[in-house]
Amino acid sequence: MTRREKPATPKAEETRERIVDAALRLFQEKGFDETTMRDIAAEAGVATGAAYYYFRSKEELVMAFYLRTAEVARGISVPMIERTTDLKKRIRAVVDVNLEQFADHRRLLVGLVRIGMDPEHPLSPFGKETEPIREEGIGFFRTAIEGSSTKIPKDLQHDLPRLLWLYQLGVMLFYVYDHSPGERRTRRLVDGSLELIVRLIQISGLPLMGPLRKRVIALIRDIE
Amino acid sequence: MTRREKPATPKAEETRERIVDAALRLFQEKGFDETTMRDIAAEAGVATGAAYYYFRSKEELVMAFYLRTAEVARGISVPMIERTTDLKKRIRAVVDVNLEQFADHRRLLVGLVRIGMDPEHPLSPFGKETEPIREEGIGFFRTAIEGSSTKIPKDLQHDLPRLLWLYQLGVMLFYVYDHSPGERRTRRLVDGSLELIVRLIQISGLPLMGPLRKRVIALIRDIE
DNA sequence: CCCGCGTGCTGAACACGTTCAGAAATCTCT
DNA sequence: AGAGATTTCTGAACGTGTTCAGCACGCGGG
Repeated sequence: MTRREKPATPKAEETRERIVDAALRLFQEKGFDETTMRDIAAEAGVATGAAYYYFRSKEELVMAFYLRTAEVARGISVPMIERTTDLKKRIRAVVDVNLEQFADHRRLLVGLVRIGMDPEHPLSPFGKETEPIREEGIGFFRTAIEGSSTKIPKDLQHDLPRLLWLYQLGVMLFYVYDHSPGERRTRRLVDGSLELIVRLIQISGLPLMGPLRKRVIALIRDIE
Repeated sequence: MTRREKPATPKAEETRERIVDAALRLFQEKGFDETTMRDIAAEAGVATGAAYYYFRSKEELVMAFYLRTAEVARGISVPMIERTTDLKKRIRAVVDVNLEQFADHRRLLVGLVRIGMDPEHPLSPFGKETEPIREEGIGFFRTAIEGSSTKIPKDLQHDLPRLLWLYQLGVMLFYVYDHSPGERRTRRLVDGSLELIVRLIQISGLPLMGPLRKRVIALIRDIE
């Protein structure tokens, strides 16, 4: 993600931190587009070009923020999931942890979406470079469904975590668009859609649903 | 969409056309990001700033292209739909017409996606300014389901067109990401997902499905 | 003590999208 | 036809993200 991981003298690491901190502070305060690299450099007390020694672009600074939240999520997601065996609540725990990370930083999410939707961007959520973080996210959903009391068809177990991760990506996107007070609409979306998803998972195990389920799985595998 | 719709002398209209044509030619040739406004102006034989008399931004030039395709779609969509009463084929006709419009212009779709995913962009597909074109697109799906031989539950009839339009937006997004030869994966996605969608619509009318269907509809209405 | 050398950083310069004061062209009215 | 008004267009200038030649500083070896 960053330009160099090898040496990183304490001094350099400290400068790097100062730049990230300055960036996050300004993004949150003024918004992503309204904050210039010159602002960030000034706030961090370095020259304009300094940030480019550590980050390849302005957007990569947002990615640095995202990596921080992922670290926090790593600590609290699993405990949150394991509070219950109810499938819906377990999935919800994962989604909630993610949404909460973003709650205080809505103004910089534009930058994240911008990365996310550019098919050519090296930091696209589907790209090679983001694989570790993506797999970790998918892993949380795997944990959520594996420890739940709901019986899940064998053939679904493999793809379901990935599907849920994709679903979560959609929720995040909706969240960014959501300008309702307190993001009420997003909460309603999560409430309603999770209920439906869990219902569908339960139904999918019913005898008559075999062919339909197989068709869904075939489609997913087919398009990768 | 354009700055002024009122006067439009023939001369001005001709300049406008020259700019759009130059832009499309260069976008297609070199890609959206690789084409500069200076390139476009030069190719059109005008000064750098001229394009901004007619268009608010570089992205709006892509929108001009999209409006052209919409015009073509207007002419051929309905005849294409009405070739059959089979629901799946009718929906497919709409999706296919749209995909075909894009086939020759993949390199400029980046610009379109950029508009599409920026929540604050005035030309966002969900925004006020794109309402007419959006409603037209939804209308095609309405035509497709209304004239089909498949019986559709009353309560679904109202929201289904909008849902299908959203589905189509997803397909387009997938298409832009799709780098497989001949965009085979997109074709497979459409094949598989349409089969599923139609299957679900058919099932949704079954006696036992009432509550589930109502829940889906309630969710959609709830989040607008 | 100084010499090289590499990491960390500087700040001017570049290319781009966009703006804008005003020049040119065209239209309108007498 | 001429004066004034309006539309159309010009091109320099601005602010932006990003690049890059090179400076500063610390450190190991002679």
